[in-house]
Amino acid sequence: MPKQSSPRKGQFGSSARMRDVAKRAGVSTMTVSRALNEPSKVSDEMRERVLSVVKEIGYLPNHLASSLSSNRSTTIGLIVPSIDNSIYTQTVKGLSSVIRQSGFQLMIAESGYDPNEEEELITAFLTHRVSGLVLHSTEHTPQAIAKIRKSGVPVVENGNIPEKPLDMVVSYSNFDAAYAMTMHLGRLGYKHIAFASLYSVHNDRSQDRLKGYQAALVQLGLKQDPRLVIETSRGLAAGAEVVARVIHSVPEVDALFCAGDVLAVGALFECQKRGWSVPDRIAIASFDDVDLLRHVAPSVTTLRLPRYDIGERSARMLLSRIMDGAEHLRGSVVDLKFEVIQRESA
Amino acid sequence: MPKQSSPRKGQFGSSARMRDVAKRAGVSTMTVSRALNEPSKVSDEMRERVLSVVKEIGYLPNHLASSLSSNRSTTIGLIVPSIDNSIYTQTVKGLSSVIRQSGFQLMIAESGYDPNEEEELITAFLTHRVSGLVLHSTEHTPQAIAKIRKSGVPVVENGNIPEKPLDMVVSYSNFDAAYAMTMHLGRLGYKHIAFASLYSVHNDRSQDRLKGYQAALVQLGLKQDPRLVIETSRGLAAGAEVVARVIHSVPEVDALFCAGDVLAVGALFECQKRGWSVPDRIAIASFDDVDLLRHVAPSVTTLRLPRYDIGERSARMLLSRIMDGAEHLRGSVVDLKFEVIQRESA
DNA sequence: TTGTACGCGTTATCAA
DNA sequence: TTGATAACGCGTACAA
Repeated sequence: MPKQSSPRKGQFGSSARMRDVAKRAGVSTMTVSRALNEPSKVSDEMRERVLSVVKEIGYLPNHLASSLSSNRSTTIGLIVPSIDNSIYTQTVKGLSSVIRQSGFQLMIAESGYDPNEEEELITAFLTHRVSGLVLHSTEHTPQAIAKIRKSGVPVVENGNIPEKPLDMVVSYSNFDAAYAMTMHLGRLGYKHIAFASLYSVHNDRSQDRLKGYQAALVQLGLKQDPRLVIETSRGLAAGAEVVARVIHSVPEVDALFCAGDVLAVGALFECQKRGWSVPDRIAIASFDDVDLLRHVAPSVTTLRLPRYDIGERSARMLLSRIMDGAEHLRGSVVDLKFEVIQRESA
Repeated sequence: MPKQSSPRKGQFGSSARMRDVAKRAGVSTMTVSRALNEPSKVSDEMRERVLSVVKEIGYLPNHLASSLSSNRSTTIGLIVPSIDNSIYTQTVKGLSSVIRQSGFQLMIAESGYDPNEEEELITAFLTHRVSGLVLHSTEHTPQAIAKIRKSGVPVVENGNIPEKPLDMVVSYSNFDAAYAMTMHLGRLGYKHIAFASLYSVHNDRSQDRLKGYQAALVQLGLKQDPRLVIETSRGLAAGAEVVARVIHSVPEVDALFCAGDVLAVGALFECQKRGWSVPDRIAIASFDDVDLLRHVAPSVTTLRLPRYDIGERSARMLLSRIMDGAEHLRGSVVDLKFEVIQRESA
């Protein structure tokens, strides 16, 4: 007497299996598998018969099983510092678009700017056997690095150009961008250029922006005044506060470079509230080209960063590695260009 | 002679398996499995021995295998109309936060406001055997609905309160919100209230906002003028254009309710450019309480919607269904409150 | 408390 | 071009 397989618990409804399709079509599961995944390797008649049964019973392949068996997955893990940050969304959109077109799925999580949380997320993604990782941060715990290395999954870092890349990098250089904007201000004749950016703890992007600013000051022959450097949090209110603080400590300040989020807009609003002319009393420059900057009056000088392209390119490189085994891409660093957009505020 | 198992291809490095841990610890794989998943069911000594080996060889469990075997997955699928829309990010953050704490992972994709694309994404998520779905849209193809029903996975819709919920709903009511704001404007004495919103094709949120606006006009005894209703795209420029259009066709307009994105800010900027006083010449109201609205001058009257709460609550309900089998939640509709925030613009 | 046997749904391999 | 068989790595069920 054949063993009766007792039904097993579980949260899924008992969906149709490949075996059910095979039985109904009078073929083996391998033929079903081929009809679905390598249609050309199956005769027209077979393919038709199989596909009609698939449709008829509403069969949905089980990706978990297929990934386990083939040792290939179609998921990619993405870790951003914070999901509610409009800065990243363009990059996510670029990634998402390319990845979807190739039939992959994106698993997204946020690290909250915490390398330890990032490590946990990387671990979680690896247990899910993602076939690639995209990391916005370029600062990682040694354990995270070790786990990634051991796993062998390809990685793209794309928030900055790190000194020691983990693997592939697609980004612009925060150092170069901040340097370029500071030089722009210097060339316009501003002598007391303040620099505001987001807290730089575990944020190498902020750190590099500060270094770029400082390098430009040296190049411009301007003296470095620590009172002109301010770290703050995100948001319009923070931008307003920056103005108040810097004016108070250094009244002769004549330019303010807000290297993060919408600080520049907050700063501009505060200046307007105080009745200060921008850029006559004080010039203002920003970092990312968010739509808003173009529409305020005066419009704000800023940097155009290739956010969407970074996402697209990251995805393409990752997929090349995953699907075509493009090993020559291992370790490549793509430094995408940015642009200074001069407007009315500086 | 025992069969030599030939190595199989695949993209993953040959990571350690549970069997390797078991061998090295001198126990069975079941003990390893229990030590990791149900530590209390294993003696202290065993647990210690197993965990030390796990650490030693850097073993990472294979979630694909465990999900397949247990018929339970730890992924949840989320479909938003567009990733680069700041409106959703708060909801995503709420979802993400709860989901992560429970050890689940979020798969995110964007439908581009297209029900057919949504259907494809739902199908893809089901093949990945997600254990729950979160859908922002409440408009779905019949096939999508059928597939979801058949799969048996719990679903939360959270962009609107639909007439015929698929399963659970956590949202505010777009109808009620638009109604409330229009009533607010009416009570302030405005007689010619224009209504601008985003294109309503495949966007039931926009459609319901319009209906809410119209219902309020009826209640207020104001006549409906089709020239006062404008559909447009997202962005500040669109908001500016709305002002130009409505003023041209209905010069006596005295209030403008911008029910979407940052239209209200674009409209405000345009009014300022034209030297029109807000709210004296024309009042302006917005829909979502984005930070910006509080910081412009005049500050903009708007609705505070429970975006983050929606995400949190959705996640909690979904997880209750998945982990605790809380079947009593099936079909529940949670209508979260919103608030009219009166500021200077209306 | 621990272990044995088997199955989860699919694909790789090799034979027909 | 198709099929039979044995994995893939783990958890369930049950026995010890």
